Amino acid sequence: MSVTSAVDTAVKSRVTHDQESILLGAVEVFNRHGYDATSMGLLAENLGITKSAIYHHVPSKEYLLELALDRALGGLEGVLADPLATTSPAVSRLDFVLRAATEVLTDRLPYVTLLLRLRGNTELERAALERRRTFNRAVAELVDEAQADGAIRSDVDSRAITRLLFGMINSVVDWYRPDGRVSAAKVADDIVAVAFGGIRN
Amino acid sequence: MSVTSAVDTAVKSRVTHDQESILLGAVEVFNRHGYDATSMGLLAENLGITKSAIYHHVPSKEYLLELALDRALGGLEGVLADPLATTSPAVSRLDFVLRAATEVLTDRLPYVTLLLRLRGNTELERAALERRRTFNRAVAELVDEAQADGAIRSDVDSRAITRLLFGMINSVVDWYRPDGRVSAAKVADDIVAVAFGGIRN
DNA sequence: GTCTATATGTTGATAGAC
DNA sequence: GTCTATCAACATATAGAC
Repeated sequence: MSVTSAVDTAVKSRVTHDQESILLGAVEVFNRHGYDATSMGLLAENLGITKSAIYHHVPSKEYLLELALDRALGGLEGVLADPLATTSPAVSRLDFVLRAATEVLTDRLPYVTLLLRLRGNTELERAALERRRTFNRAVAELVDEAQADGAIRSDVDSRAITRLLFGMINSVVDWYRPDGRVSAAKVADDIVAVAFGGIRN
Repeated sequence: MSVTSAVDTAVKSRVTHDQESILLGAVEVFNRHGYDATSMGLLAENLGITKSAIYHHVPSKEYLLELALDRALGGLEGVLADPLATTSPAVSRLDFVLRAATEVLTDRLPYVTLLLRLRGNTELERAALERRRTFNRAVAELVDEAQADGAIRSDVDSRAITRLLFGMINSVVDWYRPDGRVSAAKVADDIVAVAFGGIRN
């Protein structure tokens, strides 16, 4: 997005968009109002252009969702592709994956936020949720292996543990703000500390 | 809701609703499609009546949301009113509140699910989120006290701990199903076990 | 790259009959 | 307690001018 004015100062008078700036603004509004509740009119208002101008850059509202979800899922899938995610022992790989997944959430916050709030009511949403489930399953297998190694507790079902781990990690989108006092690295440290050690002294 | 037929058998031929059955059906559809994305037409279709019939029982779509949120928040606020939530030491009260909050989630699952997915875009939603925040703050104070007592770790900020605890508890609405293999009591046990002890052996 | 104008359908809600 | 019929507002998306 470029901002221009008569003498090219910081005065915001007119905006010109490309697909990237449309996407960025759209995802922000999607997250504030919910994807379904966001009308193209509201989106246009927030971008400072008309509805028609949006359709010059993207063919539909759903295409914007598709682009956003791809960024979120691409980030998560990238975690599993890292060499550190495939080097034993399992508990070390689990530690890495929890940290890396948390980093993806903080780095790509608006895109992952959108992903985590999907319902699965359209084909596109169902496909995205299936990719997310595949990622979750891979982590569940790590938990299983770590249990088999005796590295983590086995008195709680591996699926239950996986769900609670993601409960903590995914909650990041509900309270982390990139401009806040807490750094992204500290968030990952806290999550791993509480996940592995618990809160009891 | 009553189901009647010519000879009063189990054959479903015609449904008659009251406000309670409207609410129950509405919350189910709200959770499946999202509150905003649920039209009165879709709601009517799911209830087996027309839009107009719904308006005989409730004045608006938002009123249904209000009823639902009150049940969720009433349950959570009831947790803090319990004598066990006000008896020292802090770490015992925290244990109780985590269990009791989890029970509220499983007992009133559809209502709390709706609450946890709010955005805060209307006055009603903002009021509900404020009540939720008040509950969260009370738990954060318990965490603070337990840290002061030396009962739980102090190397992680009390607000961070509170957020992660709620991350685990609130994730329940994303995976717990009352008809499933896992009992509600087991869910609370697992959450408390992982929260206090962590997963590392 | 953005605009105005418009097509076509859906929305929440109401009036009044049975 | 439910229905049909209706409304004004708003939805996504397109056509064509600048």
